[in-house]
Amino acid sequence: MTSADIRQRFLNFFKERDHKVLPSSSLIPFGDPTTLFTIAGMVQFKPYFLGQAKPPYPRTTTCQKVFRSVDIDIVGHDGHHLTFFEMLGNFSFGDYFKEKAIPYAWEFLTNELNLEKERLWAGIHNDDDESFEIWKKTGVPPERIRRFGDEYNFWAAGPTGPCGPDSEIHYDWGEQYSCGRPDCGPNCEHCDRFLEVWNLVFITWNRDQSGVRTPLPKKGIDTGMSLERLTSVVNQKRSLFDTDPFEPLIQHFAEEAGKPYGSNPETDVSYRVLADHARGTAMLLADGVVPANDGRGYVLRRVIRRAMVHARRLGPAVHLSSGVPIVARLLGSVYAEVRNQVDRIADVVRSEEERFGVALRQGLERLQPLLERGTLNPQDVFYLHDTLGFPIELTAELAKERGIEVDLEAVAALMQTQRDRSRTATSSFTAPLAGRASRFVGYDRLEADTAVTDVFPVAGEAELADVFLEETPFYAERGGQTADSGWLSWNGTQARVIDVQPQGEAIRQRVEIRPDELKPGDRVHAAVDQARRQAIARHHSATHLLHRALRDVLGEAAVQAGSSVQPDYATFDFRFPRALTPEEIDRVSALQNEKIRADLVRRVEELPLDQAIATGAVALFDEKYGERVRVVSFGDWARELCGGTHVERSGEIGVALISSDRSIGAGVRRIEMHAGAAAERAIRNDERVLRELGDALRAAPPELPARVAALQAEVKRLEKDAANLRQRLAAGGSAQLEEADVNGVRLMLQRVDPDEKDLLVFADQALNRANGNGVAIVIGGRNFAVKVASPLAERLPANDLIQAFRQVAGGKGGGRGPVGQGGGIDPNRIDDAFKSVQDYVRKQLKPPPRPSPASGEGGNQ
RNA sequence: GGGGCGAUAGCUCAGCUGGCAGAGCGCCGCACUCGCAUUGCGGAGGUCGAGAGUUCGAGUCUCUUUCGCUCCA
Repeated sequence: MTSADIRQRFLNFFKERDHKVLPSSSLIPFGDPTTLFTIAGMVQFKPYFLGQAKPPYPRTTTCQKVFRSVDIDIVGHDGHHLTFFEMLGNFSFGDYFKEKAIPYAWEFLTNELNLEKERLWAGIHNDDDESFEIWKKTGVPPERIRRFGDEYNFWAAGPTGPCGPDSEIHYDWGEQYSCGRPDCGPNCEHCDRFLEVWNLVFITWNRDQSGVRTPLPKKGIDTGMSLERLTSVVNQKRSLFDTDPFEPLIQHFAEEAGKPYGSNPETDVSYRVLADHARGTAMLLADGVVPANDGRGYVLRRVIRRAMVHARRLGPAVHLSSGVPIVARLLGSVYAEVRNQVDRIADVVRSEEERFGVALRQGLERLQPLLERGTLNPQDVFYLHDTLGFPIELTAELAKERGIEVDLEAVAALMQTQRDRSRTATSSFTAPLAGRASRFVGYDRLEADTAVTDVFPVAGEAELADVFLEETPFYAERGGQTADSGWLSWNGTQARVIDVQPQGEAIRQRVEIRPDELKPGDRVHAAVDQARRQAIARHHSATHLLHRALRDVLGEAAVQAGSSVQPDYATFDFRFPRALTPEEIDRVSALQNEKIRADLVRRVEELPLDQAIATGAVALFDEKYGERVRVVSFGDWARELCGGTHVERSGEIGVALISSDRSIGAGVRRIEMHAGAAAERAIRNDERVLRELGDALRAAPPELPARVAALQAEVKRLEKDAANLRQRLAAGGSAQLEEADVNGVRLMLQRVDPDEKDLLVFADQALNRANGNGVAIVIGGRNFAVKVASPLAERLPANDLIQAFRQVAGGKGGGRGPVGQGGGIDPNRIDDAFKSVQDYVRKQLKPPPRPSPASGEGGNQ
């Protein structure tokens, strides 16, 4: 039975039992910055379990795309760890509970899939007698029902919130795989005879901050079963990689490498890594994750790079990117997003391959000399990894080839200190969780009289507090639109609201008060800063018009990838493989402003998601299924799913200006834009600059570029002339030259223009006349330079000459070998200083005094 | 969000403890050659990312800042 069959049977099975079949949601969780990826089927239903939103269906079933990054480094080393997989699940929101969830699961596995009943075991929580009875009644003999503690059979979404016991179904591969211990059974730590297949979570209580559990009025069911594991069990394959979702990938990479899978345990690891990572990479990219240096993008990059290290190991012909079309073929019929974007995805992977090639080359350049030296200390290995991104395992591999030991434990310790540093730097971020939902009224009103529901102190800030309100006119930062600011007032007191963030279904106002100034129940008046809100609205509406204009000009492939809407500017990120031409930008901008002037009326509708998409609204990646969504349109032109705040007619925007288009990552571009008053300021600024330039250059603005080019050419010509002149002057300018002969050495002193910078050029010219037997001192204003003909440099270091000169003329300076420079001298004492240099040279060039005590000339000085 | 590294000629980079801005490749010209390749000689090409500071003097030291690479959260 193929994985596709099993997936279909699962969904049908629960559909027949009144479950609404919902599509998988994105791998990027909606509105939940605390989790990087969708790691379970329940993620899209979290608000229903948390009681923050009303479920649209009492029972649902999904096959959910899931990505888990915790085990990245293990993947490939065994047959059952994966990064990307599909999670089958059925969910009940206060509808049925254990009494149905357990029999459903049993029936599906034994009837629908015909698994041998004798091979199925149940694990339940120590205290869960209820489940024990249900399992027994369902047909599992008591000896195959095992009880475990919290570590195996208790589930919670976090320290507070919904939680409850769970029950796992384990598959017994048979005694031949057992460790043989008498207590061997499900969750055995010594062998992998038993495989956990399905986890049934019974959401029973709500846990508060002090750890007290109160029973939920509506208990819930949340189950999860890996499609890949199930496929392996159904087809009796011990390794996931021998089943149909992986085999074509393994085969493909084996062909590229020219070595069959299964011929060598070491290369087999690489094949498995590539098969898994190709799936994870393609699916993450399909959901809009882009390789980056932080957050989700960083995890993706790590996955890609790990795959590339293994590809490299298999040979130069092996490429991760070539696996992308195969993933699209295997998963494209269920997940259209990977099929539709297969070319773009492969392109991004290829550009990552190139980028990583650069990192490898740079790393090898550094590593090579270290290897030749014969030792490799942990700091070097860590540096290669930390700074250059050169994989540690690759370093170790290359070192091993040369018989060099690497202290991997010491390297790991360095990694740990780096981790600790990062963690302590970010740990100040603690968000209290407010259970109650706040009602947002800010679409219609900018002020509200309401009550405080919660007040929390802000860690490390005595003068700030987080305030939650029953209803709030403040827009929380979301969907790229920045937060409102404004004021809370009560009893004659007023305090600024400086930040507003969503927190689950609640909205958190950060207010400039001490936490004891307000308490739950207090009445306050909340007022949004209206001018700022309006400026934000202009930018947000302008962003929608920009998006539409971009797609009209560039094609529908130019899809939004993010945006930031501020009161004084907006940025718009979209997927596009190259820079826009100036003409394209002109066309986009012209179209956008044409629609602004057309004064299109804004309309807001609330529709079910599928209907919204059917009417042509542009959907992004964040939407939840089954919910009513907000559709914002301008005229019948731009139509987009959006929760933000907007102007009423596009004419209010005034004007929108694109100020830049640049790349922010592989295949993603960012346009920066100003609208309304901010655009006006930008225009006036540019105008002023142009006017000043025109005044200064005495040219009309259209002539400026030519004028500047002409000036640049002229400056260059003049500079060259001046340099030539100086050379000629130095060559023949003996008028400014004083000379002295000391023991056959020509000492020359030349005065040049006080502003002259290149004094050493003159020194060279002077020395040319001394046939390699001279010393030149050049004076330019208060600066001077000394150059000694190289044959003399050893006996007459420039630095010593400078010190002799300075002793009389003052100033500072120094030099090395045959050259030196200085400055700050007294121009009136130059002649005396020159004499002092002559004395010094005379002394130096004199043959060393004979060892006679009668010698009259002392060496003092 | 925190750390490391980097930015110098069109490209890849060197520039040691502050003291004349360089190499290789590429480009242009000349010579050699029937011609090409090669070789030799010559030449053009630089706001040393930006801004402050220290200093007689900063590509080099300090601080700020922008961008890039990279590791970690």
